[in-house]
Amino acid sequence: MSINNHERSSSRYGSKIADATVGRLSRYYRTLKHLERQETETVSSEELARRNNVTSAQVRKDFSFFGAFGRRGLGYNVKALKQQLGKILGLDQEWHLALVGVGNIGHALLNFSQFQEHNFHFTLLLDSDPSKIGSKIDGMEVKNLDNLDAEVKNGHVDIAVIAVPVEAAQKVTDALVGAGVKAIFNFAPISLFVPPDVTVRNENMVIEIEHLSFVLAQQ
Amino acid sequence: MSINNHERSSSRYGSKIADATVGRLSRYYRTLKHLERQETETVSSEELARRNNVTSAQVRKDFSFFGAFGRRGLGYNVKALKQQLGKILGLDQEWHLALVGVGNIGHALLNFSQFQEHNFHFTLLLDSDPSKIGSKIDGMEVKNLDNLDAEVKNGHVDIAVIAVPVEAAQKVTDALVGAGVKAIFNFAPISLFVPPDVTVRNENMVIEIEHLSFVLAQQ
DNA sequence: AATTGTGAACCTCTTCACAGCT
DNA sequence: AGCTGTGAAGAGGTTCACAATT
Repeated sequence: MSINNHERSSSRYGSKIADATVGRLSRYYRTLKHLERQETETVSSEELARRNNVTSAQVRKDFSFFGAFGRRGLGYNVKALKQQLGKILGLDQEWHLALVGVGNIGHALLNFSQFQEHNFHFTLLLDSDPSKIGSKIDGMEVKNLDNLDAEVKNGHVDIAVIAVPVEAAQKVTDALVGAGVKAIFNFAPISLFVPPDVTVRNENMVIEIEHLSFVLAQQ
Repeated sequence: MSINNHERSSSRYGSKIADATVGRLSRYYRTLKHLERQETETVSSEELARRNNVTSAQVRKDFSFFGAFGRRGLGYNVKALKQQLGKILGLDQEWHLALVGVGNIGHALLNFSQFQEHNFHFTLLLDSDPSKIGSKIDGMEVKNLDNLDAEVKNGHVDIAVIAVPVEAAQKVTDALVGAGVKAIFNFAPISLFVPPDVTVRNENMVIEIEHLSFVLAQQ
């Protein structure tokens, strides 16, 4: 789950698309990739629903915000639908990531091959630790956090990944926003304040595991 | 965000508590810890709301499902509220985790100190790779995945963490459910099928980053 | 006959607004 | 006077049900 404090705003597709819808589109996309690999040609909303634990009406409604991709009576063409959803999700282009904070979590993210496989590439590493600055990771030099503004502006950064200690997170966020970053993936366990045109997604594993703890404590 | 296919069911607090409410309770708890460290004695719903990007009515409504913790005109006692929320979230007890799959993600999770700090302890490691079985990590022996049932039953496992490749995830889930596990933290990018009395929380970083990609692609 | 696309109904979650305490 | 606790109203998201299409 994710909190994000940007306002509802009009976009390419009229009114704001629900967060839950976007998340499901990603899941459908994953299912379509799987079906494509096993050379399935068409798929119904019923089948997509079954594989993702939702209703078929939900699947069709999710698609309907973006257009009409199926053929009545026949279903959806797997290849075509995958391509359409990929375009909607922006997966038809490469995205440049800046990693802010090359500690424990930062290193794990650099090793997390699924980002690379999905067109998300780290192209800038920043840290404030003098013992790290100047060192190389995967052929990339760790840059000084103090130069964030210049490095981000030069580096064509699309998405900034915040993996610094919680005390530094808001300060880093302000600097990123000042440098023009519009998308932030936040691993610090804190709610970040950003202007309405900046989107934040939060990854907080402790909150997720506490949810399980909550459920167990009820029983 | 997390999909989970268990039914609404009655619990200690009557009707099902919304997932979003549980997530916010974790965030309030974190805020209260912070306030406690800086020796703040009382806090208002307004202040908790401000620090978590929600409305004060939301904060009070969230609490109201569990009881009345504040004093009208005065606010909430930080220490007492933290203790109450901790109990609701099950953070007053230790939880035993089984890690299934000691690969890249698995290792990162073992190194993720925040779990230990929050009373979540790995006590069982399982893998199917013969070169890993029998090796020790942090003094713990990696056990054979084939013996999952016996190991889980002996090990007092509260929560199973699934960090195996996507192809193996459902099979592992079925085995865990068979062994009596009621709470699963799933890192495989797939929707798991479980009976109604088992809760699954999904951590899927690719879906989160694709959400950012979606937003950028709209602009 | 099968399956999509979608307005309307339904359900859930959030916010409002104010009575009730301190 | 200040702030909580909560029923009622409002907003948002999901499911129903059926006309439209292949």
